[in-house]
Amino acid sequence: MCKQFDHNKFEPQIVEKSKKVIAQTVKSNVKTETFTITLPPPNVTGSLHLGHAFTSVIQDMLLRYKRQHGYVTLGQPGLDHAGIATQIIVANQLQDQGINWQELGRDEFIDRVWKWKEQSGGTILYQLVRLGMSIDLDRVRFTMDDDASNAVLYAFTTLYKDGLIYRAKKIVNWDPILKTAISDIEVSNKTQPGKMWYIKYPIGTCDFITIATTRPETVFGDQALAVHPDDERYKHLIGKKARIPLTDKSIPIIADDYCDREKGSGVFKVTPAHDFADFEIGQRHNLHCLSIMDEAGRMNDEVPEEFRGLPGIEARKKLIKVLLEKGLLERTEDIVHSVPYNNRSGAIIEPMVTNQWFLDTKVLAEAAIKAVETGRIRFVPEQWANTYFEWLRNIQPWCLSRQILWGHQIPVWHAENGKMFCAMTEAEAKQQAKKYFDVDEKSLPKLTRDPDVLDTWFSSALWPFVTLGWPRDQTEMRKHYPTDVLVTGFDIIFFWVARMVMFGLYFAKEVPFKVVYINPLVRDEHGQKMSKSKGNVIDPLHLMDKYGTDALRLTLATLAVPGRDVNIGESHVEIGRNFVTKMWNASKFLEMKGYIFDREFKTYRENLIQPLNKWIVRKLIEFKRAAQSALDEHRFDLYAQSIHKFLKDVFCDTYIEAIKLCDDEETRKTACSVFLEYLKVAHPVIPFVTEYLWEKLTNGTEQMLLISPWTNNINDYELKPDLVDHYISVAGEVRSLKGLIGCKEKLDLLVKSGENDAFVSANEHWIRPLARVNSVELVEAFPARGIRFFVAGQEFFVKYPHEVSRSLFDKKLSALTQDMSKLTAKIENESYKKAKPEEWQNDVDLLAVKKAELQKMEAVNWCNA
RNA sequence: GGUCGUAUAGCUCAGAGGUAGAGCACUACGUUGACAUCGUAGGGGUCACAGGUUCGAUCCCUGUUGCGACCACCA
Repeated sequence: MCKQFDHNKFEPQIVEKSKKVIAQTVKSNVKTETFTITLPPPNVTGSLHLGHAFTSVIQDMLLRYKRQHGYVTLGQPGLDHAGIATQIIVANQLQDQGINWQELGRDEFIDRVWKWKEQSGGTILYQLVRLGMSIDLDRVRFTMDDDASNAVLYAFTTLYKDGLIYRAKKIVNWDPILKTAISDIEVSNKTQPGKMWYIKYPIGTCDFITIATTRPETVFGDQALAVHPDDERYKHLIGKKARIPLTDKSIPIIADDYCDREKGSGVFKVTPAHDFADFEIGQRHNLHCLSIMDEAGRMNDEVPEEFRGLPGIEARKKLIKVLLEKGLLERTEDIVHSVPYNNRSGAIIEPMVTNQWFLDTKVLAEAAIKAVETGRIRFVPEQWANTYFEWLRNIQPWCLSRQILWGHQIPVWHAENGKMFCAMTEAEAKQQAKKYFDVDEKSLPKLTRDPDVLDTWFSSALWPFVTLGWPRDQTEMRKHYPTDVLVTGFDIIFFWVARMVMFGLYFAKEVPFKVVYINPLVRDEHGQKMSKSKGNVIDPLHLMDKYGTDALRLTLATLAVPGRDVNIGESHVEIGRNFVTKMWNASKFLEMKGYIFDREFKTYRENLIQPLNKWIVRKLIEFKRAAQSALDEHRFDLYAQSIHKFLKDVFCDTYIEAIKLCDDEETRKTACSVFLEYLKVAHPVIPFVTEYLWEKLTNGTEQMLLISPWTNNINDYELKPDLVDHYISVAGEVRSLKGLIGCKEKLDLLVKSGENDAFVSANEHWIRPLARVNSVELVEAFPARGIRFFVAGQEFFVKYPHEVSRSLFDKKLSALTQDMSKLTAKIENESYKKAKPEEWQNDVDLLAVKKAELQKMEAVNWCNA
């Protein structure tokens, strides 16, 4: 047997072997109950990063756990077409090839995207499988495949018919680089240094009013100046006119409560076409909405000639220069303010007034809020429900349309007279038009399909039920919907989670999932966000190559502490790898001892004679309970911890050390079957090494570990600590003493004869190796030379011919007296005695034991020679 | 401005109303038949600060401070 688990060799073999079994358990398993997770579909452009790996492993632990227990288990895989992200990538590729994508035309461009998708789109799926994701790749769905596309059309037309989708000319967040609208949650604000310019607007012939702005180039779009109605400084100007610098266009000075007297100069320029707040003020005061920029953010023909065609930032520079020359710039102030960006393109967002499609989300949001309030959906950790509520309670209409090419084209056809027909197909739209215009096919006016496509998240919001056949086929819906758990990051609670709930309730009439597990954000070792620019990105594939997939998975699980970001570095994965090796070595020991796998041997149930073997089975049961409840409560960190602890502290450090001299059949069988049962419990987190060892130790006679249920716990098993625990502590104390006196040779342990004599004689064969002593003898009295020690009041003795330093004795003594004084103080507290009489009595007993120990220690000063 | 999270060993982090835990790092010893990707033993903490509840608070409550995230505002 080789030195360690050769992950690079065995992982692919196990993946291959698991395939069929996984596909089978999607369709049928032992039970009729289902367990379903809709995996968040990664971008088709994506490749695996640690964040994916993290969510994926959490989901896979649940899938494997439930699959082992017999559930019909479905982890529904998929890919997202990721409209904007994908379009950017393909456009850049074309550009690199010297092709101007904008000249290709819609159909040709989309064709290119599909080609690219076929070529490299599946990468991430194979990476997920490498990560051990127990999913059936034959079930992979794509948000742009035919069924999904039809579902999107169906959903859109339904919402349109129900009056929830409308088209309107409104101010939206506009990306001048991509030349598309984006939704408000796609905008991220960055705090950065900037300037505040104080500009003088002439009033009459010799007066001025000063406004403050961070975006002077928008002055040409101004429709009014606003002041607070009660502002004594400006009250007299209300109703008068001011003139825009350079153009001399007259605009009214109006009063509006929105004005904050403290900010800037207290005068507020109103530019309805280029600012959200101004847009609303404009509506209130019936102001004209004048756009002064084109779709690329350049100044249009509404501005003085010298500024036309300039990008906003250039226009700003030029304007400031001119204002300065004309003496209209009062002053400039350096400030720090936040600027809206689109992270995808890097563009600074320009608010623009355009025609867009909106979804009225108010009613949908109310239902979604209720679903969580009433507990039909539970957030883990709970506090994320706050984030969810806060957004939904202040929800704005969802801007659905994007002016890009890659995505689901809006199923609305426009007639030249402005009438719109929403239908799933062009033919249906024509039918509607014929009816509306009351004409036949030939004289039907020309219909043009709306060129916009839908926000990618529209199709994502339908994902949990689209992947189950909705709206075409209800068979799988009945079995798997609502799904059980959704695992995702907090950053997409708005983008995805809330919208799935809204659409799920609306279309499928039921919540899409029962639990939302919000997984922590993955950061680097020092708590820094991973980013390409910082160069601190860790590639999970590299970690898998180097340390093995199991090591990575175990590490991620260990770190999955709820409500806290996760810092991960290579050193963490090293620990995982070391643990896998430990497991490997434990199995090597069993092999060397001549383990016996015996199907009929039900160690967990009956017939064990040896206390030590009973003990390890008891420990196994305790461990399984802990592991199971950790998984049930989504405490993957505690689960991983229990996996680690049982193998290392209990199985290796105690049991294996103790049985080194045992050669009986009961022990060999027990050791083997406890280890095998342990493999089952550890399987969900470290599927590869456990599967490998399972097959090896069972000689391939059993079904895969992947579908081996954990053996039921026995409830009547005596789970209280017993004499075995006591003598394990005694052995530990002997080792500790030897360490403290720096003794290397083997000693003899003497036990004073008493009520446990029979137990000691019958069990010395394992106490001896565990304590690392030559012999364990029962004696009536201790000799003069040696070290006395106490465990739970019982007295022991180690023969030791040399002198022992006084300091060791003092150390033990002071630890004991310290314990005692603490205990005494506690016991003397009358209120404690009254409040918790049983606990109080326990402490009294404990103190008595310690007192006895102290007396004995003082009576025989064991350290003097 | 609002909301949420968080503060425990040198580092990364668990934890429970009643004697403070792990891993890494550190110190010493050790290649004895599972394991040097290791073992054995050890050192190391006023559990951020101030109040309150309690017989008892590191744990619960309130406040303060530090750190982080999100939302809003941003003339």
